[in-house]
Amino acid sequence: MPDPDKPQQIIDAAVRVFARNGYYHSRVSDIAREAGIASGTIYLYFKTKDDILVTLFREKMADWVAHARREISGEPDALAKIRRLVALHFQVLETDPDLAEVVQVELRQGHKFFRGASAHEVSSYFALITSVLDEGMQAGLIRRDVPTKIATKMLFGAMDQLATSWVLGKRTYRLTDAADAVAAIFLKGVAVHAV
Amino acid sequence: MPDPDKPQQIIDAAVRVFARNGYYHSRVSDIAREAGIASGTIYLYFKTKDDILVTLFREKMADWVAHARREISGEPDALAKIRRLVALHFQVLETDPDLAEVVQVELRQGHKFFRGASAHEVSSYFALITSVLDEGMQAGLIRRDVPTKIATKMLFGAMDQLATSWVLGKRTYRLTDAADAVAAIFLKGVAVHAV
Amino acid sequence: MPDPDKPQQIIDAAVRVFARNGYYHSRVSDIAREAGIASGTIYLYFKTKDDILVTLFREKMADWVAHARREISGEPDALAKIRRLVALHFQVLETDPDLAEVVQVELRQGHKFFRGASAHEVSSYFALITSVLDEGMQAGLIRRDVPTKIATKMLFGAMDQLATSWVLGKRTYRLTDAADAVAAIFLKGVAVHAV
Amino acid sequence: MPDPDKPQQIIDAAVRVFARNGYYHSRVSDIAREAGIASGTIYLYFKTKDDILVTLFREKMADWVAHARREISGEPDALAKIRRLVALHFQVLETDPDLAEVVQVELRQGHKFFRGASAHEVSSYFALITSVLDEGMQAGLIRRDVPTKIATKMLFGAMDQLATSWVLGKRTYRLTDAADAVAAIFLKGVAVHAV
DNA sequence: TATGAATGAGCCTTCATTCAT
DNA sequence: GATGAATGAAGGCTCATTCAT
Repeated sequence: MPDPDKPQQIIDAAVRVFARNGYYHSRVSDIAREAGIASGTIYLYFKTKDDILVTLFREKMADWVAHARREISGEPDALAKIRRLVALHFQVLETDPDLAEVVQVELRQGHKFFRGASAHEVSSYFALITSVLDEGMQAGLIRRDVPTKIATKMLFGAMDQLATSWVLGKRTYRLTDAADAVAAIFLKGVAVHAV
Repeated sequence: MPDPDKPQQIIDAAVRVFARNGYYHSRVSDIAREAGIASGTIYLYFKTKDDILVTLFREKMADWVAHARREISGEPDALAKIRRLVALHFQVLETDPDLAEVVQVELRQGHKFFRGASAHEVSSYFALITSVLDEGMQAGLIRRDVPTKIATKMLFGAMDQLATSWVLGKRTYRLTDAADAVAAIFLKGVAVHAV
Repeated sequence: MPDPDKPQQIIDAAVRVFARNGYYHSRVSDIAREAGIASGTIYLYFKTKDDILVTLFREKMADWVAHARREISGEPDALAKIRRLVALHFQVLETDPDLAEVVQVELRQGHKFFRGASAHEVSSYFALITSVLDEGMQAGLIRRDVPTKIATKMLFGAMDQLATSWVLGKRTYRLTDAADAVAAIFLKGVAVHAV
Repeated sequence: MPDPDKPQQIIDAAVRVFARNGYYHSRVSDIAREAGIASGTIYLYFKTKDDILVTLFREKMADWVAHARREISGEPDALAKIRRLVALHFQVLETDPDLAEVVQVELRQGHKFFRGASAHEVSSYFALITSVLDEGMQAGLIRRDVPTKIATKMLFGAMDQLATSWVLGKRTYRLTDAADAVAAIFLKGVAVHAV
């Protein structure tokens, strides 16, 4: 009977190892040692080394989108939802430094991230943002001339770049301190009234 | 006497090869063949395979920043400069598909891109954008409460994400068509008056 | 208490699996699955994977020699016994295609077949043939100048090659059809009178 | 410019190593060391480890068939040719103990020997034997009722088994001493007149 | 300067075997 | 006895880099 906790243990170990050495410079045996198991055991739960990375990303991304969706649903309107989303996006990365390193730096080999197996999870985050913007437009809070698909990518790109700069800059400041400014500028860019 | 054209030929060949196979799946001998030289010759001009990537990026980035700086200098004010910058950013990528693929996808192995040897070139692009925003603020066109460093990263991230999505989406539309919308939303976000 | 049928079930499963995939490309777990048991169970009855092959061969070979000895004992003289032996040798292989594949193809990794643990069983087949030839020589049916040890190997080699060619040739004809010709040529080669 | 002697050096080294350890227990690095080169160099001349074995066999077999064809062509008639062929078959193996070990023992993993890539070379040896028998039949030396294809396999099988027994028996006697007896028995089996 | 044959370190993956349950 | 999850040794192959020519 396969151990239901093993995959999670392996993924958690992989996050730490990838954060430390980078994906390409991490050996499968490193992950195994970090997880406290034999390297062969990894292949009982993952098909290849790549599969670990892909699964890791999918899981984290799916968790994040579900979490974000849940959290913003309580907000009164689209503008508040965007503000909350930005704050959460930064918070989650700030809370888990290893994950931040992996997500912002190691995972950016295009074919494994936005492209390929993980495309679906990224899309669902984009869809979440777009749906909030559309909702805001319906409610008369977002300007009708805003192309929401483009605005979605702008917001994601803006948050993503702030996060990446923060990770690469050795986290010498608090990322969440930038949340209000980011949300404010973006919302002023797309909202009907001054915000 | 070193051939002054060889490094450029090698870089040009590398762009084509990396765009085709990705960095990690490109062999040094592939680049040599594409450049019409022997693989050993590459090591007369580049220290390692990584050095090709780093040099490639530095050169392209330096060229781009110089080009951008020159082009926007003719614009009447900061807002016009931003509009022009966005248009140029998209144009240059749309004009050279191989370069776009390499810059947006292959170069994103953090330690080689924003981090490490290329950090300086990225910084100078950021500095250019920030200087325009500061100029706009001095001229009373940009709101005084805008943190220009953060706004700079937001604009870069927004453009970058649009570009990445376009590359990964197989370039099924014209990237430059998004330029006006991106500039408009960003400027509305940071400018004093409606734009 | 060991199950007395298990070893036989495992060997039967192994014959099918080896015939399908070859010895080196068959996993112990494949044999276990074919036998409907867990792979660990195999090690209750066999020391190693090699042991399965060796035991398989010993058992089949011992069965075959006993069967052959019994069958030819009813024949009136040495020449008739040889004829019957050749017919039986081909029949038994034609009757069990999986066994034929394993014996003629998979088992030919010298050190596991004629050499090593199985040498005794092969020897006893050789001894059976030699004893028939010697008997024929005593009875004045086989020429006195025939070196029976050499003739034994010749006959075995001849039958074995016919069988191997038949297996490798996808069994596109009936192996037993060759029995008369093989026996006739061999006997003409060693007998006193024309046969 | 590839070294034209390297493949031969590698094959010669492989024969020695395979004879010593067997194919499956020989590492590519063993062959490299025996050949006095780096293991990577082997892959400049051979695609895989298997490719070494297949090429080895093809080359040796093609050489042997050409050699045999040339040697027997000087003999006066088919019967003399068969006698010479048997003598040569045993001589060549007796002369090169390492090759004998490899050919008679290591190469007998059906799919690599008679089957697969080497089938053509084996066939051409069979064809040579058959052509001699047919020639003898035309000349009235071989009985017309002899099925030459079957007789060919019998002769090959007989020689092959003698050779294998000799190799496995640690070569405690002279293989060539058996040549006359083998030829005599076979020829008596297929020839028209007593031989 | 240019070549490209040679090098050899490096690592993912398989699978026979073990052993706690 | 039976299980099957866990183990970990083993090795074929790649390819960046070197260097004799």
